[in-house]
Amino acid sequence: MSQTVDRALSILPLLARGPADLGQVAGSLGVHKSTALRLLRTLHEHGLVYRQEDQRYRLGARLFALAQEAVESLDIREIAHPHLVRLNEETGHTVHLAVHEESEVLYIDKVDSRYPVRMYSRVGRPVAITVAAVAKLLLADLPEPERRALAAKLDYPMYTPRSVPDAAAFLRELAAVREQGWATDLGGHEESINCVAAPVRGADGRVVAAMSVSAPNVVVTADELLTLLPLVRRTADAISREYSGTTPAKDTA
Amino acid sequence: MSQTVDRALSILPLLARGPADLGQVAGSLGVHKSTALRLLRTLHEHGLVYRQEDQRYRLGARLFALAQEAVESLDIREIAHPHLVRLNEETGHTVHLAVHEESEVLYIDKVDSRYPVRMYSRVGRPVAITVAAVAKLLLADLPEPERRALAAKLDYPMYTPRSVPDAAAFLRELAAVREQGWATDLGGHEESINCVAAPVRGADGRVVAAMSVSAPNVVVTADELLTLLPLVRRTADAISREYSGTTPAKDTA
DNA sequence: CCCATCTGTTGCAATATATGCAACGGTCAT
DNA sequence: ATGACCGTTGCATATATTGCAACAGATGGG
Repeated sequence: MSQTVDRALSILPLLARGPADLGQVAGSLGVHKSTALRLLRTLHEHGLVYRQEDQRYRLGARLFALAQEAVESLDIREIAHPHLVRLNEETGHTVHLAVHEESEVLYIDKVDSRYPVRMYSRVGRPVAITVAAVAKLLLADLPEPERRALAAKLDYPMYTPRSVPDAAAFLRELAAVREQGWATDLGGHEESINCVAAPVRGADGRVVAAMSVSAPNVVVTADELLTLLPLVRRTADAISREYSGTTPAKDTA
Repeated sequence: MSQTVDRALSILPLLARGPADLGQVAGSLGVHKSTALRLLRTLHEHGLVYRQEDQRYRLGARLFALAQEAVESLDIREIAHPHLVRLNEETGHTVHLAVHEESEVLYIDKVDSRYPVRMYSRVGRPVAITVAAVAKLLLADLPEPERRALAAKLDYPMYTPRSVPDAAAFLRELAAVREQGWATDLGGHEESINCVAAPVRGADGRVVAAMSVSAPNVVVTADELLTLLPLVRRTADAISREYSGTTPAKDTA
């Protein structure tokens, strides 16, 4: 909507893939070098872009700081964190908290397994939206039309043979999840990893976040993991209660 | 340098302090509501800003993704990480990796203590630059004039009675650190926490990062922590060698 | 050693682009 | 029902952005 800002912001994802020099930036934007220079300077002043010694540009420090502040101002996260820690202590497995935003689902908190098994996930990273248990819960709660629209425009990568294959299957799965009030991912993202998840609800009953417990087959079987379901649900409910109760509407400014 | 972009980017730190509605944003920028609207829309299209259900704006998801990609594209971090993990396993203490950028020093990686003691630090967060051991190492390596200029414009908050009080003391400390090739922070940031740090150097000998081991008094005394110095230095040197050796200059594009 | 080349930088004129205004539409509370 | 409030849109104006061309500094080859 604003050409100048649009161009400037297009630089960021470009630099996210690695440092680039002025010419490359100008080329990618399809603008004159001098224009790119001025945009980069403005980004630089705001700390979003950093100029390394070889004159090339890379993403800057303020970006981290902003992301930090943003994630910390999500109050669900603060409320939920101690519960995640406790669940992790009780089960020993990796615990995730995720929210839905726009057409993505992303992890906003994580407590790592005590077992020396690494899962590839990271706070701030988008979730495999078509298969993750937390994603199913968050999307299942969307109003019907939105759900259909979103399901239609998603890609359905077959991470494993058990991945959800297409929009129709996904919508069926969401309907089932919506009914039962919890969700699983049994090897749909990574062959040997299973998850069980439960929703966190706001005062109005809408799903505001979802939490999951994940563990690889080598540690516990899917059936064993499912025995944790009541505990996961109780934890999610505890978070829901606390979140609904407090909700301090900060309106100072 | 570019007014439009400048205004648009000024919105980000504003929203970092919590959600705001259109009027508040326009007010803070000193522009007409319609102008603010269009800027916000552009930010929104790029995913940097998210509009929550109550119509207010908050920082958006792509910001996390960008910060992630940025931090992951730092190859020092990738090389160093396994070394940090090992050092953590050997000592049991919290291990940090930090780099210098612009007039900040920031943590780019961290492996938490196995002891149940929490330190307040976070990947991406700026370091207490006047007292942290890693900061001393990174700044000590700057060319003389830059070092003086930076020291002069810093603030010297007295976190504790042992904090570095002013620019003169700081420069003396940096000179000492430069000589000895390692640094400490003995209760200069938090009364009961000590750190020892060692530099990671590039092929040209310049300090490109610094790593530290931190532990509270209640776990080990400062003297005991200092006995780890040789181990910390060996680890840092190992990272330096690996970093200097490989340095894959990616020039594909 | 000098010249050619490449990248980043600045001043300037032209015009495309962002801006503020005013009017509209929706929502909520009175 | 009515008024106030907030977000939204079209439009004319003028301002801020753009590309150009010329410059500067570094790099490398002849």
